[in-house]
Amino acid sequence: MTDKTTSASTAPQQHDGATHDRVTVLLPLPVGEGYDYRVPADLALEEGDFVTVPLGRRSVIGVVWGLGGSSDIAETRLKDVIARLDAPPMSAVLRRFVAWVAAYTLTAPGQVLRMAMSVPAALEPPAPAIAYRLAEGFDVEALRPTPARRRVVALLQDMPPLSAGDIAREAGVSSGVVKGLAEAGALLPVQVPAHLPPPRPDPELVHPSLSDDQRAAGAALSARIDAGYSATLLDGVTGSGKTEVYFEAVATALKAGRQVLVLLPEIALTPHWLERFEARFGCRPVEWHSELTPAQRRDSWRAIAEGKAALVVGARSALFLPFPDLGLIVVDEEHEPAFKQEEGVTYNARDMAVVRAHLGEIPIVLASATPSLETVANVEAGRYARLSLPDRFAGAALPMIQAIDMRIDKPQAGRWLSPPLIEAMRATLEAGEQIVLFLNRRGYAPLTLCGTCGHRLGCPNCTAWLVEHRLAGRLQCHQCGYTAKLPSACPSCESTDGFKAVGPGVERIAEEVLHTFPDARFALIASDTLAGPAAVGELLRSVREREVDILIGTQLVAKGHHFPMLTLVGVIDADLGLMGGDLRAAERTYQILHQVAGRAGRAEHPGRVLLQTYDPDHKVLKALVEGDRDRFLAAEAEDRRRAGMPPYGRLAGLIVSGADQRLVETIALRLGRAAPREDGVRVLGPAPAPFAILRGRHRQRLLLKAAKSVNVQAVMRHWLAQVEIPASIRVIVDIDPYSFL
DNA sequence: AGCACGCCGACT
DNA sequence: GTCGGCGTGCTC
Repeated sequence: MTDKTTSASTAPQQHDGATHDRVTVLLPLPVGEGYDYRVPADLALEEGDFVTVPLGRRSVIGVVWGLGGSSDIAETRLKDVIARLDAPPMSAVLRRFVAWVAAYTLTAPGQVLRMAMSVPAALEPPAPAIAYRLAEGFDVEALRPTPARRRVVALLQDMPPLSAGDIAREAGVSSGVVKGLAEAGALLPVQVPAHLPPPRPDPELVHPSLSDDQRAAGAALSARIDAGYSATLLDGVTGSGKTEVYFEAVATALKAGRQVLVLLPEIALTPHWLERFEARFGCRPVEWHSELTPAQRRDSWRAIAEGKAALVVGARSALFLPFPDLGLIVVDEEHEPAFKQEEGVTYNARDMAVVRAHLGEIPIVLASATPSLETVANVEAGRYARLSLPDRFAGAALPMIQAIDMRIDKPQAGRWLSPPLIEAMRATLEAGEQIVLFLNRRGYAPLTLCGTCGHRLGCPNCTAWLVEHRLAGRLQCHQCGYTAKLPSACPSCESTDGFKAVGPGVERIAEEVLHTFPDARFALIASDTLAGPAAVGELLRSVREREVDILIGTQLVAKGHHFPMLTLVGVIDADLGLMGGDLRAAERTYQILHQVAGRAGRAEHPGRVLLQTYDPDHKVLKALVEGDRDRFLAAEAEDRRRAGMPPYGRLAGLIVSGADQRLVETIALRLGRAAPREDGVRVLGPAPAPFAILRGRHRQRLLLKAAKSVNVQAVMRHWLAQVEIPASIRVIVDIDPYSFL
């Protein structure tokens, strides 16, 4: 995508007679296609070099995007490149990838570049690390020997040099004590290596015992290493050992000396994956996710850029890391919507990973038990290969899945557990086995209303109800994070007779479980009840150690944890995800319920899954009960094909937002009137977006639906150029939207 | 993204 | 009378 049609063929003459070349520098800002700068005579620059350049009255770091310059800006307005940074240059593949993503998502290249330069500190020369050791022959007693000073001396007596911070922490003294001793000459500074490179995973450490299917699939993937671009769907039910299979390909790539990237949907929540990796390769992988400290981020980025990090496991942003020699990409749980980034640059990391593999001429593996329709369509069109792992490893039986028809087996009024589910729970508890109850709804109840006048408590900033979180004692908006105390009187009628909770959330289910099974030990797991990965890990441990009988949770319980004694899964509301008419509602519900069901009976104990539903004849429920995934996928694909929807048609969304409702509506209407009218293109809207007010901004939505053959980017570009957008209005383009919010 | 410039409210 | 709020616009 680097369309460098350089025109500046002759270098301009400076008054001193020196020749200065020009370069185009892309800056990590949403400003145009890059700015031209003059190159001082003593500076030699190549494409990809990181440079500092002046911009306005500050200086910023950018990347040399082209030699010779590309704009026709007046020579007098050009500024000089300040310096070239001593960091590995950005590879041609990564530069082409940045440009490709920018063009595809209709965002400024600089904004995409920013994702590839997320660690500015890694580009600066590494700060020399200083450690301190005890000065030899230094008489401590000559110095005023305070207790704190004695502790420091004692600590360093038989220790390698430590950093000032470590000394202060280990000796239990303030940093001032260390500083004082250093100034007095009692401690001598020594240079130590800034940071150690990450440990190298050992592909030969373990030779895992694999089934025939696994071995064959592993060998097939391994054969693709160093053999150019290929894309493969690794399709296997929960427990079939997908991870072990792609670990074989990882081992092969590592043996070939190449780097490997594994993308996971939510890296912070997968301690289990990290343990498996360590067991197979002997060390922790380099991690990349939002919870790293700045220092970790800097060290990892640098290690990756220098080729010293052999394997990186990360969330979607890891796709923009500066691997010099990437040899394999794995996208695990490829169907997960978490790969779609909705803020800033809207891109789908799974799709962009395929693009990066293509540009880098390397293999990519997409792994899932419930592949997305997009990926299945690519397999059927012959663009991706498929490797199937049909059986659960070690002979564990698939769980028996049954629907409970809630129209017949009604729960008591104000309760959510049906008699058959309660009965199954009782039997499971009596057998000493464990239960998961799944409800994808945080809080106590999704809606709270006044018992007197029926007034509904809504968010002041959004078109959304406030959700009561009884454990936290607050009302919460799940869209913008607004929280408030439950008011003592109704804001509408001022009655103080109290509020009524409508519908269930996980907290309410926990309350019912406590009431129905007062002796059972239960735990609640939701993103807002757990403080982070450590808390998740601790809870999982307590379930594994059987300190918990019933685990009640949202989506988090669906993730791949392995509990041998978990034999019953109850889905409180199997219909929940099917409301709202979203394009992917059926597919998504199938995937999530399949994944939750997979929690039951993974070891020698057979599992049972009960789905509470008011619509047991729905195609999703039938497919789950009958265990016929492929027929469901085929039927869903047929529906999409007939409707011209993805993956058989293309979509692009526009969200127009701003504080001024009238202006937002006016601009949205103008965009609607300017909508493209060519063949194979239809524009729906404008209409108020599903959350018509979000964080105080009014939102209108338009949706462009196009045939597969249409160049959506070109159509969108032309469309947007027709309408002038005031500065106070934001228009967000979402190519291949995932949710329609 | 910063950092300016610029035009309206409460304070040394 | 100024200090400062953040709307609008520019950066090779």
